[in-house]
Amino acid sequence: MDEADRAVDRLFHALADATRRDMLRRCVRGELSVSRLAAAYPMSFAAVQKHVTVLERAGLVTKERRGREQLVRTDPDAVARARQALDALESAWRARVDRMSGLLSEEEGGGPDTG
Amino acid sequence: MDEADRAVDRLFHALADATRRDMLRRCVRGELSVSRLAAAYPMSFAAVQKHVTVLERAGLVTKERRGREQLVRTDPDAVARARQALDALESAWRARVDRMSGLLSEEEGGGPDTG
DNA sequence: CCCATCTACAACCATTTGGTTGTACGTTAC
DNA sequence: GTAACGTACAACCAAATGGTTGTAGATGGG
Repeated sequence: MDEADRAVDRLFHALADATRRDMLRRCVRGELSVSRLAAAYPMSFAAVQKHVTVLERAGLVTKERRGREQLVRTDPDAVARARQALDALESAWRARVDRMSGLLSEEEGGGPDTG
Repeated sequence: MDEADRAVDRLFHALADATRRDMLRRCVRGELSVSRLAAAYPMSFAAVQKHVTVLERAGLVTKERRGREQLVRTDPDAVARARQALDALESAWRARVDRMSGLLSEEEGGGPDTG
């Protein structure tokens, strides 16, 4: 499997968890330290650390050290990348709709092997 | 957790697998029976069945019986739903960018509690 | 009817995931 | 220097994931 495929895997996997999506929303409103972030969830600090790691490996956030804290901030380009992955799928949808529109302009009772 | 959250979970989880994304692309080009679909992958029929089930529970495809075959077809609204989920996240990004633009118009050395 | 095909589903297995606790290490404050 | 804070990381565990095989139920053709 291609590395690009794996990147899309990581991206969608990171988004497929309500806790992580919530973390993204919180970090968008201003960068937060990991422990500050952890205080918002009913789970251990280590669990939050793991979620942040998943977001980081997906390229959705970056960590920046400031003193003893580690600030988590969202990457504005990340959602654009997710959108591109969706676009790649949606373009196939559109092509199909286009083809169906084309068929409507042609004569009926046509090709039996359209598949 | 909300049911809407769980729906988004299922949606992104279904998209977080290269095999399933490939299945979507194949089905977009024309509805396929499960066994025809299965012939395209180096895994057992049962494994393909499970992938189709994941796509179905995410609302990305629907199955329709024709004779002894089960035709798999993509749901055109599904990608739109995924896009909406991304939009909900991206709107927060945009709001932040907006606010930063606003700050640039204001005087410098301003608020220390912007977070 | 009998057989081949397509599908459904259960049982099982290895790996990953999402959580826990515990320990160690760097940084800040006193 | 010491205590408290913030982080990193390992070990461990239950549950989910992704795969397998096997069995059984519908459906269509000769």
